[in-house]
Amino acid sequence: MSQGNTDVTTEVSPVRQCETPAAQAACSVLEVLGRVSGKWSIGILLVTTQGPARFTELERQVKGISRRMLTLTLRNLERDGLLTRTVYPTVPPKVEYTATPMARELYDSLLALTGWAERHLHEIDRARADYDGAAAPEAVRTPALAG
Amino acid sequence: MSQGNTDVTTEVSPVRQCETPAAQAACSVLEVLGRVSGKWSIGILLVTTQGPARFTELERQVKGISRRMLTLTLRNLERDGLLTRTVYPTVPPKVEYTATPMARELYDSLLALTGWAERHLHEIDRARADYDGAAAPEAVRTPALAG
DNA sequence: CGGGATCCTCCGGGATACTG
DNA sequence: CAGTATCCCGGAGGATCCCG
Repeated sequence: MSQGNTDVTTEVSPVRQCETPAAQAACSVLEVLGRVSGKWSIGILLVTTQGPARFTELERQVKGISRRMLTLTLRNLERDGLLTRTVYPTVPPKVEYTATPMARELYDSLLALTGWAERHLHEIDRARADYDGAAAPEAVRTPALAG
Repeated sequence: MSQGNTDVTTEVSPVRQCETPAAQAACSVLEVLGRVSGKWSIGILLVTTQGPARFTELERQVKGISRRMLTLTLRNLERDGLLTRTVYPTVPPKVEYTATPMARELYDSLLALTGWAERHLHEIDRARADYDGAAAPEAVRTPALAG
């Protein structure tokens, strides 16, 4: 996300499959996912979309994040134009991060995914249990219960 | 994705921030992202959504993917109930993968992200260039051009 | 308070070779 | 044809210390 410059903007994208028209959609999604991926981007986007937030405030609200990753993720979001960073040169430094309109739009789009997730969460869990139950039952063969 | 069991289903999710009501949405999104992340999931979903596809067919269509990652990603998508795997026990083995209705719904939701990406791609690139241009110009100070 | 610099760990994913 | 197994590397992300 930071130490290695993935250089998405300049050269060939990680997926060459953007040739067919239908696959262009996939590439766009991949672009978005690239920006929003990382454990913390969405959490930060969420908080800052509710209103301006300070650094320490974010550190508390996005629970579990380290200072390092908070900084890095904030920098990347700022770089992508999803956050604006406002510095108040007061005696105790004060920095506020705010989501841009573009970020709010993104969050709206993410709600579509949220809807899908909520609708199918149980279905997915069932599918997983089904798959795992059918694949792993080497030692747990207790036919007494099954019959 | 495979070697380490992330165990999303059983224990505390990687983000503890699911306490506030607004943050539940983020957790759902994170769930989806977890399933669809990885370089190849979306590409595979894309192809299989167009119709049943065989292993080697996918290997060709999703250009750049390795046989290993194709297998792994297929297994995970199947496990999540996003793909169905059909084996034809013919002399040369034949396996077909098909997207489930749930996967098709997911793909529709992803189109929202696609739309966002296409609408704001230029804006993001501009923001990046802006950010990079303001941060890195240590040696490239050519005021002759600027003035 | 709001970071930057450094070290280290873990795992996603590529390359390659073998199998039924 | 459709996988499986093994080795290996890069980069995301945590922990810790330091700085203005």
